Amino acid sequence: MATIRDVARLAGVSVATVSRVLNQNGYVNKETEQKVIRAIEQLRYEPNAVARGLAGKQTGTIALILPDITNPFFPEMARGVEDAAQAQGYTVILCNSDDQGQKEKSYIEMLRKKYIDGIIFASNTLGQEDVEQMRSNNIPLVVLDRAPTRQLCSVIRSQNYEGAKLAVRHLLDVGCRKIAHIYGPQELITAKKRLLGYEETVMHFPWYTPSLMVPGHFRVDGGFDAVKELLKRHPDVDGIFCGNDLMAVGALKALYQLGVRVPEDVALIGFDGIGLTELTQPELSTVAQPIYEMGVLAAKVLMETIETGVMEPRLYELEVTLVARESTKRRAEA
Amino acid sequence: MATIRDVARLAGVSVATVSRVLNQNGYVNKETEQKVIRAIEQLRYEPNAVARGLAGKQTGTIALILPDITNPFFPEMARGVEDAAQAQGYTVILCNSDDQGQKEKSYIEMLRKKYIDGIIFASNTLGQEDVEQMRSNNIPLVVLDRAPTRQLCSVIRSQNYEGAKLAVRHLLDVGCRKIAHIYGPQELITAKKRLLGYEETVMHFPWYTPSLMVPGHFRVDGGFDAVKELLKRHPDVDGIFCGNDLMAVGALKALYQLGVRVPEDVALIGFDGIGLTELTQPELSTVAQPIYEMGVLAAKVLMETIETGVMEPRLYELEVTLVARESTKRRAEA
DNA sequence: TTGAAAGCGCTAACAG
DNA sequence: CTGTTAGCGCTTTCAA
Repeated sequence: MATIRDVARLAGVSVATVSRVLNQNGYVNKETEQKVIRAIEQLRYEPNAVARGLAGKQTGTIALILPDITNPFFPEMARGVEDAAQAQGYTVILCNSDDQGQKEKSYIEMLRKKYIDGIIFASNTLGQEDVEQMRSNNIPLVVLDRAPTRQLCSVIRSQNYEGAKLAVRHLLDVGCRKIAHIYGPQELITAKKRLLGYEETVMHFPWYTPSLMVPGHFRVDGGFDAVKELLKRHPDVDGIFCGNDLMAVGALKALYQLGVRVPEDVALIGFDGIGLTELTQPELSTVAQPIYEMGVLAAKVLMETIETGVMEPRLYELEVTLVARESTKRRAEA
Repeated sequence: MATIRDVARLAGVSVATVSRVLNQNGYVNKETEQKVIRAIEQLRYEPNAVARGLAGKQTGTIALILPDITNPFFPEMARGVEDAAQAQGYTVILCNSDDQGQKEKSYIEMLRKKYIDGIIFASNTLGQEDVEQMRSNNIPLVVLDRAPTRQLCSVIRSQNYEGAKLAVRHLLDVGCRKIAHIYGPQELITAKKRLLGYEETVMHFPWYTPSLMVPGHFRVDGGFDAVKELLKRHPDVDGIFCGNDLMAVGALKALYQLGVRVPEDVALIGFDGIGLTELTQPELSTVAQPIYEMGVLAAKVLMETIETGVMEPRLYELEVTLVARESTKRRAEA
């Protein structure tokens, strides 16, 4: 491993000069630059990132903290983050928090010690105080899918409220006359907005009643149980809007078990647009978020913050799109 | 941010002493140790990992190179790696190689510059020369699911051959009398072994013919297409063993489209044991590898190599288990 | 334009 | 047992 010293020696200049051509800053004579470049190539010199980090520069590493990479929603996002990071020479550290505040804190602690350049937070339990702490530690932060925490950091999310309306209207369009909603944890802004979108769209219908809303915890088994409960309460439901795709998958299973046909008896639609929705039978309609792009954007925003040093909190709200598939394919007959 | 110097000053000792208590090495008087510890706590001192790395110690960072985190097989493994790493204070860098040799090389290059402590390789295109290069660079390596490359590094995989036999025998047990196989890329040792297991189990049956083996590229669409082709060739097939679960999912879709009932008309079994197999309708039988554990083991072996410094190449072959679900649930009637 | 030199924070001989 | 000191490899004033 050649060092900057070796290069300097071979090129017959000082390390400072080599550093200058490396970082493209400060004045350096064209000719000397050439000499240096040749030396670099000759020695196959590669600057040592750790030393750079110590000398006050950045480490070129960002962290992605998410609840659980095993949840089918996250791999795509992680991939977006990684691709964008990689494209700019950054490296991504993966952290699974299981949505446990304590794990998150210990990760943050660890990351700070490692001089991580910034963090993308896609986990849910980040507290106000954590944000402030990171802020005071001056470590850039971008969060996904959370409420803008008093404008302390940039937030990226998509149109959850509008998407929910889109989903419910779609169900109405295909002829549903009694639509239920399986919702996620109300601590999550996403789940809340989707519930709100549902409520506001259906509350004026005569058939509407609060017991059409059942919790499903954003999980497959939650969706499964929710449907069982729901059809007990309302055997005449003919449309279900699930707050996320995972629950929709569970709902589908439950409906199958109950002998309810989808979409003939009950039309079903989810939210998120994860790949899984194309694998079920029937394929699931959904409101797709640009998950990959959200990851890419998060990484880009973070890297910009890191490089410019200006942390201007902004809110990015991405568009969602209705993806109509078999699970809602039926004629409006009303 | 307090530094080791601050601690030394406050405790009235030298930095060397502080370093000693920090790293629990060298002799240190109990009382001095206490003073130091108190100073550390008082200043909330946290050693700077980057400086440590530069000073020759390890960086406490390992990399996981895999083809694509978006492939449902990998999140679980990644989770295993991360959990094990985290438990020992290591941090994991995620790299998606898309199985492109060039991307892998550029990652390795980058990781080396960052003084990564070791690499777990779950990608497929790692060449012999790469392994040797890493070896000469003295960077520990553990590979997953590959042939033991001339014993240059530790290898972790599971019983692919035995698992394949298990799958095929299971199909025979439930009464199948003409069993096909959809296989993965033959460059992959896993795919090859599974194909071999199939062949050796069925080759003596009168119905056996090579055209019962169709490629499916380890992908959902590959499995889908393979089934279409297969049933054209052999309409009387009544059992299909897919080389992985992803292809089984695709196969299931194709069978459904063709109006072939599973398991009544055709029994279907996959390989891997990814979560997806529980979400389809009917649920898929599979030969489950301990995916999470493979990740954990890989991380542990790697960390041990890093810490002891001895790189003794070993081969770990984990057991697989037959998971019989609906997709093969039928009486043997022969 | 270039070089000398002072760190960045920590570890590890080596000497006491 | 403890302190001094020389790096690890790079960046960045400050002079020249």
